[in-house]
Amino acid sequence: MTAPPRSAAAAAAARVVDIGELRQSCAACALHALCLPASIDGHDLARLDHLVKRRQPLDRGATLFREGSAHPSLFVVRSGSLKTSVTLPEGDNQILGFHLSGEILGFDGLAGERHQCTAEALERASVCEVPFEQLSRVAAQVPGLQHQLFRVMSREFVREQQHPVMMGRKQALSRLAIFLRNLSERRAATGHDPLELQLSMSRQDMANYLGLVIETISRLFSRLHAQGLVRVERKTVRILDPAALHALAEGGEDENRALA
Amino acid sequence: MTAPPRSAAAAAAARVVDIGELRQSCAACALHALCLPASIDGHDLARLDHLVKRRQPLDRGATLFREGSAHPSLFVVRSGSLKTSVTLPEGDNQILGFHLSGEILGFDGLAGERHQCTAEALERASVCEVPFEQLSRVAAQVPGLQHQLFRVMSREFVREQQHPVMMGRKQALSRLAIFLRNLSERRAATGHDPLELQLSMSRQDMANYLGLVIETISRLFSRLHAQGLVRVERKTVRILDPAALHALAEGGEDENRALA
DNA sequence: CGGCCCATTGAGGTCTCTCAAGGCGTGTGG
DNA sequence: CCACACGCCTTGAGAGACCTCAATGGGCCG
Repeated sequence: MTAPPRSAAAAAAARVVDIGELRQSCAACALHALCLPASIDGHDLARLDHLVKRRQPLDRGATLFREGSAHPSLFVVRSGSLKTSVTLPEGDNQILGFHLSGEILGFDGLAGERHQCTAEALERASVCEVPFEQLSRVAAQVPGLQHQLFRVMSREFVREQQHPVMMGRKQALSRLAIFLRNLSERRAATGHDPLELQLSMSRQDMANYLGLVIETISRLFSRLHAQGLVRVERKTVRILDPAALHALAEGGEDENRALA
Repeated sequence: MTAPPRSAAAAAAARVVDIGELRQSCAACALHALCLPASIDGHDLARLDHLVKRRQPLDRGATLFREGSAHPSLFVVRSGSLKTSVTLPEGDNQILGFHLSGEILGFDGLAGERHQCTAEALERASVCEVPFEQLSRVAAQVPGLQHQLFRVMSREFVREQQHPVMMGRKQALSRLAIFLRNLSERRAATGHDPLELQLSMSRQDMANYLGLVIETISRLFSRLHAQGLVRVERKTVRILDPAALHALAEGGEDENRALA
């Protein structure tokens, strides 16, 4: 599919397509299995479907919600990717995670009336929104949904725990290897080629997430490229030697000098 | 209170005291406000109280649950403190957090049938246990409890996010300052003197948690002591200059050389 | 085509890690 | 009650890894 010319007719057609997408119900959604409990029946599904809002696609750099945003919601990423971050008192910010297609974000807002971090699109992205207040009410009446919510929250909880595990590694090369391996696994989980990574975030974002500086990221990529472990082409990274990358990811405590 | 002599009678007396503690109901528990929704009524409270198990106190080094433990539960720390950690493929482990009196742990097990990390007592500690499977069933029938569970989970979610924020700081001194400030705030939240910290974990645990080595921790404490910011006495740390500590915690990105 | 931003690469400095030795507190056994 | 051993913590010297500063290269968009 090639990019259409910028005409009013084409724009209108694109909008129609978007609306078509937006009208897609939960029952027909490709992410069905990720969102919904397997045991939910047609009647309950309709109730859930009713409170899901499909938002207009977000452009690159657009914010989905900010620290302090009221009426928090859960969001399911239907396409594209986002990053979440918190702003530190000094002004700079720490990136907490990247959220790919099929993943859920927004759990930070459930503790109170407001979101605790900021979510921004890394590329054009579309999401489903489920206002938490309404979701909570429905979950109270649909035990299967409540249970699924606990499961999904806990899964995110465990996923978040991998961040400090990575940051705790003393060697920068191990952190990057873990990061790439993690993305590879998430590609596989959504049915894509796990060896072909699309890094939608900037080098700066990666550096921030890994607790390094941008130059170090760049040098490490060059090193991995020179050793034939990956093929780096701007935002596209092809993993050529998964086993070696895996070894780098593990050997981060003290014996990685032998591997380098 | 001095340590009693090791006699059979004293041991029996201690056990009686323990049982007395164990029989305390949720309604009378000092942690009431942390566990329970404010709106819960007497009848529902009784149902919840019924499924809470009070465990025998854990000795220092005892494990509350391990990675892979079946039938996951939530635990409320009633006294003492614990640490949670995951074991890495190479054999060493990463500490994910410390859990003080009044705090809740065990959310890692809700995603599946088993816990995903290991919890170990840092000192003699007592906890309340709530098997998640039963809690989930009751929560489905008590909307106030369900809502409170979401809130507590989300609060832990946000609390966990502070770990990578701290690890992301390039300077070791900032990480330690943030760690101490965090402990201070948690002391204040539970009604204790926020300037008097009892570090129940070893220097090795602190180093692991902060992504540093033990010698660095020791040197940083000496530096803070020499500058008059804290008074370090083995496991006891008294904060003498909270403002300066706060400044160190913030100025970690690049301008902290000016402060040191 | 030109400007701009992002990414890459190089040289030098410094913070933290590594390796090593010594001090202190605790618990155990005589 | 004291002596000893053990573990934990502290302190020092040296090396290595990453950060800082600086300049160049390459896409992307106007």
